[in-house]
Amino acid sequence: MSEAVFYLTTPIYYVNDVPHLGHAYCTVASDIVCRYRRLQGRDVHFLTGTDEHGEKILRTAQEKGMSPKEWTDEIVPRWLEVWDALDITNDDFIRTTEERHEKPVQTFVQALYDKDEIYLGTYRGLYCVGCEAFKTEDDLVDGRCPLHPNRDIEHLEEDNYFFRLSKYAEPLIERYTSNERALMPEGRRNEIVGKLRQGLDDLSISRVSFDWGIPIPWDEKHVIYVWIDALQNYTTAVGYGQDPEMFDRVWPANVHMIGKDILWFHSVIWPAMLMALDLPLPETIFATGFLQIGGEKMSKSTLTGISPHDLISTFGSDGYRYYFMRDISFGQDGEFSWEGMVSRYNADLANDFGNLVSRVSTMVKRYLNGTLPAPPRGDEVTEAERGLRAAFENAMDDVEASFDAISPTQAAKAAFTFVRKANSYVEEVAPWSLAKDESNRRRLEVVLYELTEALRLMSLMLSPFIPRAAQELWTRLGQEGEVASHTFEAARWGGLAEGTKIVTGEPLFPRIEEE
RNA sequence: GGCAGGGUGGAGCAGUCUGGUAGCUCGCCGGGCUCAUAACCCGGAGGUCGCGGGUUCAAAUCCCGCCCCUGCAACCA
Repeated sequence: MSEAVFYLTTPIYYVNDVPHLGHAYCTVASDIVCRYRRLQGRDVHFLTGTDEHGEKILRTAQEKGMSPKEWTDEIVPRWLEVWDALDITNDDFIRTTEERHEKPVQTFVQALYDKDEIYLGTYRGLYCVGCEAFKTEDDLVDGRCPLHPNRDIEHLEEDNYFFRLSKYAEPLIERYTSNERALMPEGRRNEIVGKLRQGLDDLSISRVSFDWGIPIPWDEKHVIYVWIDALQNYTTAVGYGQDPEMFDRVWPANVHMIGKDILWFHSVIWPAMLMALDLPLPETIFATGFLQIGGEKMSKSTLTGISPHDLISTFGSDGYRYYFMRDISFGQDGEFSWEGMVSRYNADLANDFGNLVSRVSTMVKRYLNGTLPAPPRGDEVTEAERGLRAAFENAMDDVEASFDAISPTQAAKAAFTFVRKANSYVEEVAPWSLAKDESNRRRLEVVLYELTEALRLMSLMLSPFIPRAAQELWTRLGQEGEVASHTFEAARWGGLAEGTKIVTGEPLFPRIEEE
């Protein structure tokens, strides 16, 4: 029996516009978690995609003089491009306009209808004739539509289908009060439980006022409104209604990674719909915080005004990934700044890690002609080596515990304690001193073997965060193939073979000098 | 107004749930090393833990009140 599937999803992003830092943040975190699970040998299924229906997209397309499908076809590649630039390793990418999504969504809605979970009711709301759309109280300014202030808002009624959401308040409270992993972080769980205790209304799930969406199968003048359509991607992408074998194998999701803005829909509406059809619930819903822009250099920008590309060009994919995971406490709101990014990049990636790689590989080249000696025998290992190895074991344990707690920030921090320890080990054993006296030859071989082995293990351990540098290092250490294709089975001390050729190279992370 | 998060040495943060010598990174000062990307290592200075009360032998940590900042306000992570 193979390891159970680890199924993680990002939100499907609403492609009204191009991706910004917030979208990338959530996706990068997801990718890092998935890469880590793969190293553990898990059979990972990593899904992301795009949400392409709904009124806003219809309007955006109209403004551009296109059909909605033409518009989304044009914009989706912009998203793929960013994920590619960030080395995102999603296994699938779903668009809600695909047939594999639309048909199963209808199956799902039909199933709810057949179970009497959906009924025809009347939606009463405020309607703006100019927008041809319903508005909420909060959309209005002084009781008028901000886009059409000279038109009166009308009170209108419309036949809508409703999902019997109200009856799931109790089961949801029960779930979130009894299972602390069901919704994370803790603060978010408390928030939702609090809201649930105020009770739930049934939910309108169809519209007749526009037609860019999936038709209700038994009443085609209605299109399915966002919730049932978009949320369903998590199941339709893994075979719901089409491939029962795959669906049984992959569903439920282990993690739905989302932003805190869409927490309500994921933690209330989505599980309620699954409960209605007796489907298994996702193991964990994790809501990330929001990013804010700080610092001098970019303080005039808005979050949505910065493209990930603007940062990747300076910091690289690795620098980007590492910075956001390391500097912003995962699950909380955080502040992004250019200055902070330069500082973190230089301190951790260039000075501590990149420089360690340079100094070790240079010494191996200079003192050992680039060829690894035999690993140390038990009696050749001193207190210094034991300290280095213990630091590795501790770091690995911390990293594992951190990922179990879905805390990549903590994991990155833990991994770097090993990097720092390796630097202090270099000082402690001072290979350049050993090299001055031929009688220390074997001791020199031992310490450089240990250091090189430490680099190999760092390559594995850091590869979820900095996959490119990890791969480059892996190759320089004379290792075959891709570091990412290995598992932590390879993370046992002493894995480097005698005679392995080590090569030097350009700095993995050149320092970024502030202009 | 409501809801949420936050106010900890110069900067950015952890610690607060499970009270008990205040921890990390950057910066600064001093020293070391010379293998390395002016990098690395060691040591040091620097804090009334927003304010005021309370509980306690003991509070950054629990309780009450207040001030300030940020975000949200059901479809932008």
